[in-house]
Formats: sequence, C-alpha cells, structure tokens
Amino acid sequence: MTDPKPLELLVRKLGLRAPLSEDDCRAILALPFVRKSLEAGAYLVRDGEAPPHSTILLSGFAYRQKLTGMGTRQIISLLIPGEAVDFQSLFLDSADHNVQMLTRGEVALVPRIDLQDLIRAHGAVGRAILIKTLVEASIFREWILNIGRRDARARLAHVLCELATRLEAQGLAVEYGYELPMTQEQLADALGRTAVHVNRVLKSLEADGLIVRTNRSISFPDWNRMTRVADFDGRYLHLGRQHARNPSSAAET
Amino acid sequence: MTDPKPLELLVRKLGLRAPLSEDDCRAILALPFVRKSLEAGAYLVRDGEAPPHSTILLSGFAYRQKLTGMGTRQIISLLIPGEAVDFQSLFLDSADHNVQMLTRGEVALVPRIDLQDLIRAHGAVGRAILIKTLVEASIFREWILNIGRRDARARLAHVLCELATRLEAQGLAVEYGYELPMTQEQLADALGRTAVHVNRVLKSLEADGLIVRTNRSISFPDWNRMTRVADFDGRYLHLGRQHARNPSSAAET
DNA sequence: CGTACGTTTGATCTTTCTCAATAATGGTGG
DNA sequence: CCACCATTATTGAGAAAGATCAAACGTACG
Repeated sequence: MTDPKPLELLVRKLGLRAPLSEDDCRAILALPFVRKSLEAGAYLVRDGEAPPHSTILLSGFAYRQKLTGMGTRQIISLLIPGEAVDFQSLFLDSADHNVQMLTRGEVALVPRIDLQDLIRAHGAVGRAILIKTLVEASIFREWILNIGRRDARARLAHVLCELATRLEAQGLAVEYGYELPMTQEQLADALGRTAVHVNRVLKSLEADGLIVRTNRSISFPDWNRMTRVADFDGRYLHLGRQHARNPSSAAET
Repeated sequence: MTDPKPLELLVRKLGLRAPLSEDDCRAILALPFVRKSLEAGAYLVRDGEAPPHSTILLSGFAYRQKLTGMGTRQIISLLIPGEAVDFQSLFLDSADHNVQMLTRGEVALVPRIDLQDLIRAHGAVGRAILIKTLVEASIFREWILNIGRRDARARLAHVLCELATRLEAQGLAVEYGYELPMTQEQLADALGRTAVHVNRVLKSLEADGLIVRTNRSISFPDWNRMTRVADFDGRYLHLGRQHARNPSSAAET
C-alpha cells in the first residue's frame, strides 16, 4: 500500500469518476517519472513559482497553505496518500499557494510537458483531470462554509470527519479511526483558530465521548453522533454511493 | 455591454487564457441556447440537483452559497456579468451548493449535453474550461485564507478589492469605483461575520478615508492604502499582466 | 539524559455576537 | 406624485467565543 506503482495509482484515481479507455490508461502508464523521498516540511510547490513537474503523493501526507502579509498561515486543504498534488500549476503560469509535506513520504514527479502533451492527445484524460479539479473545488467550498459559519467545535469535528471519510474511501482508515498526522498548531491553521483553542476544543470533544485520542491516533466511538456535531454530510466529497454512507450501514454488505 | 451576444461572451472569456482555434470558436458560437430574465434571488443552481443546462450570466450579479445544518448561510463566491456559472454541475452528478441571482439580470442557458459533446469534440475547449475552473479554485483558496486568517477589517477590505479588480478587468468599473450590489447582510454572509459587525467595520473604513459610499456605490480614494489594509495582492486572480497592477501604474500606458 | 518541540492549563483581554430599538431607504399601489 | 410598507442600515449595551500571554508539563529523539 505504501509502495504502489505510481502511475497505476494515477490511473486508478482518475478512472474512478471518469471513464478511461485502454488506450488512455496505457498512455498514462507510459509517462516518465522520478520517485523521490521527502522529509516533513519539504516544499512540493512554492507560491509564485511554476514547478517543472506534476507531483503524485505516493505515501505520507501533505497540505496546501497560504500566508497573509502578516505572516499568519492558513492551511487550505489536506492531501492524502495517492492524490495528485498540482494540476493547478500544470496550466497556470505560477502557483498561488504553497504545498508542503505534512509527514515524511514519497512522491512521483512527472514532467509537466509530458502530462500536458498526454492531455492534448487524450481528451478523456483531460476530462478526468477536470473532474478531479471540480471535486477539489467542492471541498474548498465546504471549507469556506466550515470556516465561515461553524463554531470551533463543529469546525474541528468537521475536518476530522472529512479526513476519516476520505481515508476510508482510499482504504487507509479502519472503521473510522486513523493516525492523525497533524500537530494541534497545524490543525489550528487549518481551522483558522489558535492552537490553544484547538487544544481546548479537542479536550471538550474527548470529554463528551465524541473522539478518543492516544498519541496521534484518533477514533470515533459514536460516528453518527460525531457527524451530527460536525454537521457533516459527505456528499460534497463526490465519492459516489459506495462511500457516501456511514460505516455502520456500509458494514451491512 | 448589458446585452451582448451570449456565446461571443463565452468565447471571449474562454479564449483569454487558453488558445482557441477558429474551429473551436465556431463550434462554441453554434451552440444552442435560451435567453432568460431573472429576478434577484432566483436560483440558477440548487444544492442536490443536477441542472439540465449550463448557465452564462449575461447581465446582473449572482453568488454561490451553501447552508449549514443550522441554516446559517455562507456566500462562497460572487459571479459578475459575463461569467459562466456552472462548469461544476456539467460533470458532477449533483450540485453541492446553490447559485442565486444577487440582482435581477439575464442569463443564457446552454443545454448540458451540447456543451459536453462540444468538449468531447474540441479538446482545446475542455482545456479552456479546465483553466477557468483552476482560476476559480484559486479564488476559493484565497477566500479560505481571507476568512480563516484576516480580521474583519482586512477581510471586508479584501473582498471589496477583489471585486474592484475583477470588475475592472471585465471593464465594468471606473477607476476602482463601482456599484456594490450587496446588502450588508449578504456581505456579512460572504465574510462569515454578522451584518451588525459588517456595518461597524464599513463605517470604520469610511471614517479612515479608505472607502467612500453613497447609496450602493463605493469607491476608493487611496487605492494603494486600501490594498495595504486589505492585504490584497491580485495575483491569485490570474488575470495576466494587464490587470495585475494597480490602476495608477496601469494608467501610465 | 537533555533539548526542542508539542501539549496542557490558567488568567486576562479583544473581537465579535446577540438582542433590541431606531432611523433611512426604496419600491409600490393609489 | 404621495403615503405606506418592507427592507436595510445604524446604534447601544451586555454576553460569549476566541485570542493572547505565560508557565508548566510531556515526550521523542539525538
């Protein structure tokens, strides 16, 4: 799981929501790439620059991030293993945000040009990328709602639910428990709150039996209650029916 | 300006950042469409539904919006005349947010299928739409930063600057003054604050000579100072060099 | 085994919200 | 054109959520 064939990952990812032909898949699998190991904190994309390659996250987590002029940081989104990092910079002149490794991990770098050519030659691949981009935009919209209109408690619960759901869909979480690879300060930057406040809210969720923490691992004793507190409805993730439901009903199968 | 040929608008919009061939343009211009007048508040897209057509805003303003389970509203983005509304729902099963008219105005409705077929046949059009989607995603990211990490004052100033810049780029604002078609409550919903607080901040900006308001029209006596207060740097709008600078330096030409 | 980083806690201060009342404003029917 | 109604804007006072500052406590890793 942590050492997959990079391009098969991409094929699987893209093919999930958009139909790809045999030929499309072959073309993707033929892409050249370089595999690279990175430490936590390493930059995958830098604001203002135009990276010469497109990146796929093979293992480890990463996050998008922007800074205000005052130097405060906002984490824009979280990237989980298996996700492609920068379709944005593939077609825009320069990056408008940073992407950094959250944990150490491995990435595959595909030269920008090759992917661009592939898209030009294979319309379906371009469409698949468009769809992935649309889904990511949907997640951005939900984050705007989350940060703009939910109090710290629901807000924190919401990103925990989102992460659980996405990891589950990717086969990386067991029964809605997972290793949360973030410090409370990073969590705070994702929520637009301070680390101190995140700490207090975390404890309050714990006191209410909504989450259980041991070190960095987190689980949800009562997922349904958790989603209610979080005001979480995973439809915005556009995962399709197989993952849209909660695990208890999914477990019926 | 308020009564343009709808599809030429689309061609102009799409062609701005991506090269389209003669043939591509002809295909776009041949798309069937229906023109429709709408009142303020009318829905263009409804959360959960899949609209059977793609919409272009010919005149008037619109906004994207989501609701929390508690019923509080967050405005996700503003749409200005000339913009296409729903590439999202063009490829995803169902909408994950609402789009409503902010003012009364006119739209052109293009059948979903026809646009999908066009994209399948003309790769460059698909790429142009992908690029527009990427730019919109960039704006979402900036809003996440804005709402998450800027105080009410900078936050409000920031959306005022963004709107000024986008309208300017579209040729709809004179020297960074424009008709702001939003109530303070709508503004509040865009900022994740209350209307009362927006009112106070608005007055404070006015008291400091950063904005001048008469009815709904707003202007900026000192644009440079305004952008500093707003922590505004328009690069995230990806408008290209012609619009990235402030009006005073642009006026040199 | 010590240092750096992350977590936890308390006390105090700010920002923003809530509730409530009053003043403008714009649009509508007569 | 005017009176009226419904929004919208403005203002004040008190309450709450969250920020800030500061210190103590853990813990992982070199």
